[in-house]
Amino acid sequence: MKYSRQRELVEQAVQASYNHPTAAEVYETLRLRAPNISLGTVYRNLSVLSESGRLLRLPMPDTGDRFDGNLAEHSHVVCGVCGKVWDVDITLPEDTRERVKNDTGVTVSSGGIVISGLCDECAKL
Amino acid sequence: MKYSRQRELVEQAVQASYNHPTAAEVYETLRLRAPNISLGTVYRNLSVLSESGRLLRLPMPDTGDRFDGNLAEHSHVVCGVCGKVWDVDITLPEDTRERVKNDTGVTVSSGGIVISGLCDECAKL
DNA sequence: AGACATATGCTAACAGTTACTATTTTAACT
DNA sequence: AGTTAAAATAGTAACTGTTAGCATATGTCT
Repeated sequence: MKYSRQRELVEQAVQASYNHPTAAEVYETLRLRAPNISLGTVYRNLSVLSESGRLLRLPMPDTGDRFDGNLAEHSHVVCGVCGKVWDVDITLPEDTRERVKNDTGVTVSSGGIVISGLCDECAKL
Repeated sequence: MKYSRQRELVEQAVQASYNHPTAAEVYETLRLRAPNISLGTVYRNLSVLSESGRLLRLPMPDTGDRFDGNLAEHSHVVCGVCGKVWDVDITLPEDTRERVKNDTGVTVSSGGIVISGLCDECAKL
């Protein structure tokens, strides 16, 4: 993998954000500093950075995947209406990963546990 | 809510399926019996049936939402590559819903806990 | 500096889903 | 049964998040 200015900017933008940004949010942020960065480049780099383990891809239902610079093991809660994401420190039973692996053959990925619901704000509407 | 033949077909199709079908899969199934049912109708009815609690919407990352006629509390595991879904009987700590509610304000929905990973088959490729 | 691989920006394409609209179907009331 | 109003339908077009294709530009190695 070759160095590129754009890739560095993408990585920094995610790491500097506390919002679990989407690709579009990263793009909007970066346009201020690199006005002609391309959305495709943002997507491509978010993908390669996730695949190489430098970022975490949070596969989100309905609202577009989000990215996380915090590589420590943790889970996420998402509001299915507004798409907002919270970190949550849920301690799944010790053997959950093994049980899933045995029962289904699926290897659970980092950040792979997503809990969906409806947030207070959206419930009011 | 007024009765409609199409809505009944949609509900039956999901309940009769053990595959957690997507909207498109329900549509393809129903076309055999109701050749000019519309995809929009399938989507609309899956939504209203989920909202009224007669089906469960499983918010799935990346692969399109799935629907479940089994209303009993259970969680799901999904392969992020092929999109296949398994039921899994994970007992989250008793207070998980309350903890999430207190920490984030999010009310966890039924079927809202989704664990993503990579299945054996896809790992081979 | 020269050469080659890789990355970029741009545009077009694609999948899943929702919105729109004219027509049809259901349900309630004569 | 016939009338009417609300709600649902089929079909199409539009919208969003994402990926692909291609000509140009940039990073790396000698």
